[in-house]
Amino acid sequence: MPTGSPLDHFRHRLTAALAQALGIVPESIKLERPRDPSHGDFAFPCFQLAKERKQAPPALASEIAGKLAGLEHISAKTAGPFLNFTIDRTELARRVLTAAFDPAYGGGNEGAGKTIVLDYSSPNIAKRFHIGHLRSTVIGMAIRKMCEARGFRVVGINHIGDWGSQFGKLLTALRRYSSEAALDAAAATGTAIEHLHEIYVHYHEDEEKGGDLAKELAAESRKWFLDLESGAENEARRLWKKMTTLSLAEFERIYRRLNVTFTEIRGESAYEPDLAPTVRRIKEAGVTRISEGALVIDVEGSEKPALLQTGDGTTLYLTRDLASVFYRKETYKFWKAVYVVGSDQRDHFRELKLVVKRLGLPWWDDIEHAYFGMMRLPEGKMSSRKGRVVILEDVLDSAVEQVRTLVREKNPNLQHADEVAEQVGIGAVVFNDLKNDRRRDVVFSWQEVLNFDGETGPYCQYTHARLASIVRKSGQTPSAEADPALAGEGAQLLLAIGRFPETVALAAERFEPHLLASATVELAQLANAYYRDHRVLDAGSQQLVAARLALVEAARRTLARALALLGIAAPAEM
RNA sequence: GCGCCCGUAGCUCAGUUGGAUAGAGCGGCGGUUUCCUAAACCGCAGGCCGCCGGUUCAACUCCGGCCGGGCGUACCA
Repeated sequence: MPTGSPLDHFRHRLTAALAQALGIVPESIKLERPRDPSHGDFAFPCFQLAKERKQAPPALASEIAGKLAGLEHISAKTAGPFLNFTIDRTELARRVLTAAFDPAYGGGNEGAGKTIVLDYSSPNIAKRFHIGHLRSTVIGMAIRKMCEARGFRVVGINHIGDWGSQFGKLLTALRRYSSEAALDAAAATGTAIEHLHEIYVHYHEDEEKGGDLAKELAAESRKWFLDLESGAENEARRLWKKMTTLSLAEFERIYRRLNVTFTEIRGESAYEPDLAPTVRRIKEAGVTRISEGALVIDVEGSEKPALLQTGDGTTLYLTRDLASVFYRKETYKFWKAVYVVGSDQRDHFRELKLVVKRLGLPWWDDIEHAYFGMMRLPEGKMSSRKGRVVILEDVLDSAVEQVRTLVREKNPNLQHADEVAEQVGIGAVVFNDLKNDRRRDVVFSWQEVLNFDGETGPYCQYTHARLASIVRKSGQTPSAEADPALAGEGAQLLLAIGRFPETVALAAERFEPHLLASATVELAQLANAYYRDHRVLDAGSQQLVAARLALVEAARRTLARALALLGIAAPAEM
């Protein structure tokens, strides 16, 4: 697969030469990157072939070395059972610099003509946006940008949780512990969601007491939700609309700060008209049965059936997700439908796929759950119902405030200091959520999100600012046409820049932003090492200044582009 | 109980899908600012890769068992 990497050229040369020397097809040649860069740029271990050919691996390695032909600009060397290859530094610099100066560097076209419907963020109405919601939001946004860079059409959908039986509870809570007037008053001071959240917590406290009270609450809530699902323009609907509007305003404020956008904000309630037809469609397929009063469907690999409708006739999460996946397939003809949703819902998405499969739809396996690990607190699982959450805006505010203090002390004359503090503070929080394998559970730690040293967003941003500063102070416009023979001195940095497109391709293919995030840290580390060892502005000859400047600019552009794909700003100064 | 996921340095994590002496960051200790921003850089200390067995020329990586943790386990989402 062409990745658009300037290293592809060398790789192709190598696999072709090796295939010819060995008399096998190029596709079966697997090149590796040596652990130790001093061994070379590419490696070919000979163990497996040696075994097949009943030869000693080192003997085969030197035999191949003798037969290699057409390795223009690549030198080969054996190291025991390994064949190591090193790219000619001048040719490496020439190709990498030219590629990296292209504004679309890192892009590709393997996604051309393919549509990905990506479901991310999807918070619940009437609950505060907490640190756990951040994961889906920023992981989803990074996946979207990476996939778009690789040529996919991505439809980003915010599947707002604005439907379901919890609205019955919320309406009950509003009537019992508060009033519409009190909600309006809270809205006037911008605290409507806090207010709703509080009464929601109150409800669950009472519910936990059990007894008659809990029964009353449950009955009342059921009635409210039935009213809502009746479709009539009644009291329930009017209040529901009000809560929805108020919540969306808070979400908008956060998305603006995070620079997160959607193609479509379409809540679960939008599928309300599709629910009855969806249930009918599944019933008509003859795969449902009634169990304990509920409409269920059996799915393979599980003795428990999936529930489509409750004994009351109200719908469930699964029903609404089925309606929405049908809508998405019909509307967007997706190549893949990807859900950036927590790992606690793995069984749910397995059920969703298997129900679609049972309906005989061939695209069932195009549904993919790009799950992420749970965000927990040191004291245990977060819970909106128990009010035990870390509010995202508090985290963002703390991070920005802390950066503001740092800027004042480190760079007091900085222009637009507030804007930079916002970019770096947000960058720290976002990067912190992207840097590890998304499937891992994380325990929230203030100390970690507020750390700006080492493998962090601010470290990458700082490196970018340093590179930008060198270019700015040179007073020159860097050019990729600089003498590649001189730029070759930064081989490790050139290689890291050269790997960028294939990293984006892999991260997009696996929906794994952390692959890009860790490559970005590595790039920043190598850039730091480069300008530590190679003075740019006082390099001596004009040719050497131009060559080093070209490399600095190539690194700067790649770093900026990587951060952009991760949804992080790259200020020129900080 | 059953199912899925995880266990790598004091802490948080990488480890290119089986290859060369297991790598970073934080924290600790020691250094580097008349030198393009010290949010940086350099050095040191710190590892039976949870445990036991198996497959393989080769296992942190694959398989089985055990121990420890997380999540899920039909009328919430």
